[in-house]
Amino acid sequence: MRGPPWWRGKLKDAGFRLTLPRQIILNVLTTTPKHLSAEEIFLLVHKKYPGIGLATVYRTLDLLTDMNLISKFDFGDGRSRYELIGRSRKGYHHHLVCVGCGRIVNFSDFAERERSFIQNLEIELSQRYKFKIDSHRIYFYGVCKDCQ
Amino acid sequence: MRGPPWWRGKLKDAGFRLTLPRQIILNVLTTTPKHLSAEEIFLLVHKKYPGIGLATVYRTLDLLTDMNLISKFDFGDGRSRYELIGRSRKGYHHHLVCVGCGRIVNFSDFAERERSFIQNLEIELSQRYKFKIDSHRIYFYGVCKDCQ
DNA sequence: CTACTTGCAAATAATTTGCAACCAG
DNA sequence: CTGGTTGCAAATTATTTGCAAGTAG
Repeated sequence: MRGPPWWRGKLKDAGFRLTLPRQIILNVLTTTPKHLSAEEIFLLVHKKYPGIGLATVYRTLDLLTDMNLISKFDFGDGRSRYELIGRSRKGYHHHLVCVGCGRIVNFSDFAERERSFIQNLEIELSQRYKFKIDSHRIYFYGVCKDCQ
Repeated sequence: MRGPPWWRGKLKDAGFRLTLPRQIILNVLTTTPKHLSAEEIFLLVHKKYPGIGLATVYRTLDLLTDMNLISKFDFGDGRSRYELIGRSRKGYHHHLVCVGCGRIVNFSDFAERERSFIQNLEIELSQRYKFKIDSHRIYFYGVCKDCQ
């Protein structure tokens, strides 16, 4: 954690100010591996800096989503969840969702095999439906060990 | 549309009553191809039978989702959308979402190629993460022709 | 200085729930 | 009959917005 944080330039380059709330929120997102909801993030942020409001958390998450620094997910429990986007191919992954307890596991094990399968598909779909495709998400649903 | 509707037995077998609201709602779902939100369904239902309330629509959609007769989707616009599950393999498909206008296209063109890819994956994921996997969803995101 | 940001409170929007009346079996 | 269902209104939940005050550049 030495030197300026990686997201510093991203914000400035995009013309946004480097404010304390944004820094705290990005810090939480960077140091937490889970799929956090806005409120969970707010709670964590609130511990370090009680002055930051929930609305600011929402606004910042929106901003970061627009900037493509984080991804917004919906796993069907009525609240959105946010996750940092890795800066390399490493950040690429999909999700395995337990329909019992809602637990979510990231996986990226098969990225290699996926590539060719998805690439062909994207080309085909692009042509057939005249869509310019730029991303995809795959979700698997099942029951985790504890819930079986 | 002759004879008893296909879902009649499904409800009775599961021990639920065959009420007018449920019939109207199922009828709307059966005769509409789109990904309808609860409110859109309510509006359509309301035209035929103004007495049916929005809460009943929500309760019925929940019931049908639990019974696995319909699927509940979230395309990120803050409202859930519902779609009938086909009774044969034909109902099997994924979605192409336009990030511009929110338009959603179903596709199932590649079901054959998908099968082997997904099957291997499921086996592997099941073992590695000790999940009993029973379904998956694939979403592609892009820009449709009109929005380009 | 001066926009961009924020905090707070109030406003929205979607969905859920309590409960008395209703009706399918 | 009678318990599953419904309609309505009120309650909840997540998220958004208005606006005066704060602050990064």
